[in-house]
Amino acid sequence: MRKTTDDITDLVQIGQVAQTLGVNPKTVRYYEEIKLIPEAPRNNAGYRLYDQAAFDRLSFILRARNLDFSLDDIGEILALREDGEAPCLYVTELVDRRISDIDTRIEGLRQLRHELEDIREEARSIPREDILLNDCICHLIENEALVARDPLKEKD
Amino acid sequence: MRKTTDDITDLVQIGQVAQTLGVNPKTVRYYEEIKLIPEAPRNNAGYRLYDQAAFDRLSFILRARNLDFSLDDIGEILALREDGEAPCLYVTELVDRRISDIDTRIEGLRQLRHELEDIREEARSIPREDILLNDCICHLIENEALVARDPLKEKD
DNA sequence: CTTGACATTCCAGTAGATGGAAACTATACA
DNA sequence: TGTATAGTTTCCATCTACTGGAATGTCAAG
Repeated sequence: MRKTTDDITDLVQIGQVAQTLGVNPKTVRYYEEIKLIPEAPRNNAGYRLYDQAAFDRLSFILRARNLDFSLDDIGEILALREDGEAPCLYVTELVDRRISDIDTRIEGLRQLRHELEDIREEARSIPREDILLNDCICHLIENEALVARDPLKEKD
Repeated sequence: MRKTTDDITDLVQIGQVAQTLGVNPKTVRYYEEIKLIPEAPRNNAGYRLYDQAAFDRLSFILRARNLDFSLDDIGEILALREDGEAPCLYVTELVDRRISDIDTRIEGLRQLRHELEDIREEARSIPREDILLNDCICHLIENEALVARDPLKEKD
């Protein structure tokens, strides 16, 4: 007994596809709903059935998601491919943009981490008797550099 | 003519508060809607009016948001303060958790960046004649390590 | 015949806002 | 007095990428 591996008529249900790809079946239905994947054909019971092509497309989508591409971007890529164009050029542009986004994000997180470290330091130096003073909400956050100007404190 | 700066009866409208703090007025209304700030009193026209205390609270919230605290967390902090407790201890715990989250996130981004760099490299080495081959959606993403097992390709 | 594991649809909710529409108010200017 | 402009109000919708839950249907095994 052997499954005819190359037989494209092999069909599997949503649960198996989802489990194999490590996602929630709801995610797969959701992708269909937003037309990222075509409507899956159904069996007599109304269950969705997936063939190799459907599986591959889904698999591609998830791999792209792992690379943090948005569903919109992925849709673009798939659409290009369907028009017979190789989306690779478009993808490299996306990749370049994503890399630059990531650099920005990392820098932002570094900065944020630094500020939080400062707060952590500060926490060790606040006099116990100050901690319950009622003139602020929380020394730790309050003491951070105040950027906003206060419209109620403007003179003249 | 001088504004009596210390007079806490000075009141400003939402637009001025928002502009001064550098946020959208909608954000301020939103915070009221989710009860992060108390309902602002209104003038005859039904316009919201903000006093010093309201401004300070809002300002605190935004500073905490800048530190990437969730609105839920910020609500907790404010609630503690209202109960007369100094939230500093709670805040340090939050801070510790956030720092650890950030480290995780940065590491994830670094990893992601690395993968995207690989794709970028790959893009330079794909033979022009391969680019339009129809057996894949996009070489660049396709060539990435495939993690999922394919249920349609299982033998035996 | 029932139990359990699947599947279906539909509705709602998540976080943190933001956009837009329709209506009202306030102020300045001619 | 009229009107133009700007600010405000409420309400509803939208964004991202799903996920949870309810009510119902299907299927195979024991």
